[in-house]
Amino acid sequence: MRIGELSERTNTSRRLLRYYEEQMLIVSARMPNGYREYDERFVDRVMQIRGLLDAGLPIRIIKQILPCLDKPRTIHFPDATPEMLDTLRRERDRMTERINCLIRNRDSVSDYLDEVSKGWRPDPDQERDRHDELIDAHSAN
DNA sequence: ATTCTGACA
DNA sequence: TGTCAGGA
Repeated sequence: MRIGELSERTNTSRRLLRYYEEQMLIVSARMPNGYREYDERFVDRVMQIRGLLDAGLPIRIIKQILPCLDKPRTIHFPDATPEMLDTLRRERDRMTERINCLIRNRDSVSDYLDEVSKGWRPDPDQERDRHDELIDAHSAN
């Protein structure tokens, strides 16, 4: 597929796809006319990258650990150097910190919302439950 | 029509 | 990251 299709299927702008390639997060074959050509497996590949980027990992780290997290993660993990394991542990802890920070702020916002909705009787405010459904609505990785 | 590279906001 | 230019 060409960049346009990959872009739609991964919900990622062409600009970003070219940028990821420039940063060597992905590669592409070239058609005789110079157009980039990607095979099916890059769909998951890109989504995986998006997920890590969303998790707050910088491209330079992703570039380094991507081959370690790539899908067909069967039983062979010879690509994990001790330095990389250290990086992974460090990043995981960072994620945990960010998660806790998000939880605090979400609860703060939630508390505020609960307060303002108190003196708000004539209102069909049964929307506090819609929250739980949102929780697992994120399947990036 | 679609993509490419480079450059600038 | 978006967008514009100037080509193929």
